Amino acid sequence: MLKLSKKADYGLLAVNHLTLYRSQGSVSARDIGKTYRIPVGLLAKVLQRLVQKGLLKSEHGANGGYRLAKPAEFISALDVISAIDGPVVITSCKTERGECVQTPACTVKEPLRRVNDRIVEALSSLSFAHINNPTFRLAAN
Amino acid sequence: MLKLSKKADYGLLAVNHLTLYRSQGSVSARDIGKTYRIPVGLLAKVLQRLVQKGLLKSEHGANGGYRLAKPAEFISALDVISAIDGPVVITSCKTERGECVQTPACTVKEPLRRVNDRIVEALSSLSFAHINNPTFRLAAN
DNA sequence: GAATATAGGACTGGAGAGGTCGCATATGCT
DNA sequence: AGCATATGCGACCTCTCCAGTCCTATATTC
Repeated sequence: MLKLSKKADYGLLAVNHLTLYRSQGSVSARDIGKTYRIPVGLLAKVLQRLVQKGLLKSEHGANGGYRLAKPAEFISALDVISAIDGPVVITSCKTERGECVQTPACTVKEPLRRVNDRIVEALSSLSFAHINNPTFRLAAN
Repeated sequence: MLKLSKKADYGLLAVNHLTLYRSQGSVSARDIGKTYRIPVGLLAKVLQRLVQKGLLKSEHGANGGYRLAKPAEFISALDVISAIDGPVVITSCKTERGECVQTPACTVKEPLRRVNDRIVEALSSLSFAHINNPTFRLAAN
């Protein structure tokens, strides 16, 4: 349906929160969840995944939580989305479980691949530094 | 997961087929289904939807089938996709069943809306005349 | 050692995608 | 007329996978 998963939405929201509050050290999943009314357990999973992918760093224990692993301008929406949902591919032509049966005869996969490239480009040009710039614009607009 | 539905894929494939064979009059769902190994019953549903939305015209009876309702340059990938899957909106911010609970506090909906615009733009600039032009390029590349 | 974090696996409910079937209707052919 | 072949459309079914919960282990602070 060409929609981001809720997990990806939550991830974007959380990373942006960590960007906004990065001067205050770590923020817990609990705090972020409360702020945006996201189920805390689920959000924790999402954040753990972002740690695994090297986008965030975590701190255990009281006063622990999450913080950005690098400056906000080096974290893109694509980074977050693909960390959570896997690679951005709008078609089902090929997945980890092989190709779809249409692939050999498919006359539209090449154009769709180009559309896909455009989407990837738009998402990767959108960093969190960018997002919080009040006068931001997407690149190449 | 930011993927087109199979129905949308089938629709794109079918409309492109009708574009390629438009000089030969109507083509049945059965023929198209066999060509691309698409379940015929399902494909028929998809094509009927495209008729409802005014993209195709249908003819009942023997030697009936489907054909484009207008020249291929006036039918875009976006037309087909949104006819089948509904409007292209990558977020769950708002649907026909109201807004998500995050919306008021959401800090990323505006940037995502812009990404969405880019996707819509890419899909709407992709006509079927365009797709079958061997040297095609997406607009604004 | 109590409180508060993350880490991560197991599990469940439910929505929705993908697909099937049956029947009505329309058209062409013999 | 009668049959074969189309579309039109609603009901239905299955099965995957997203969204969310729960539980336990581990780490850190006070």
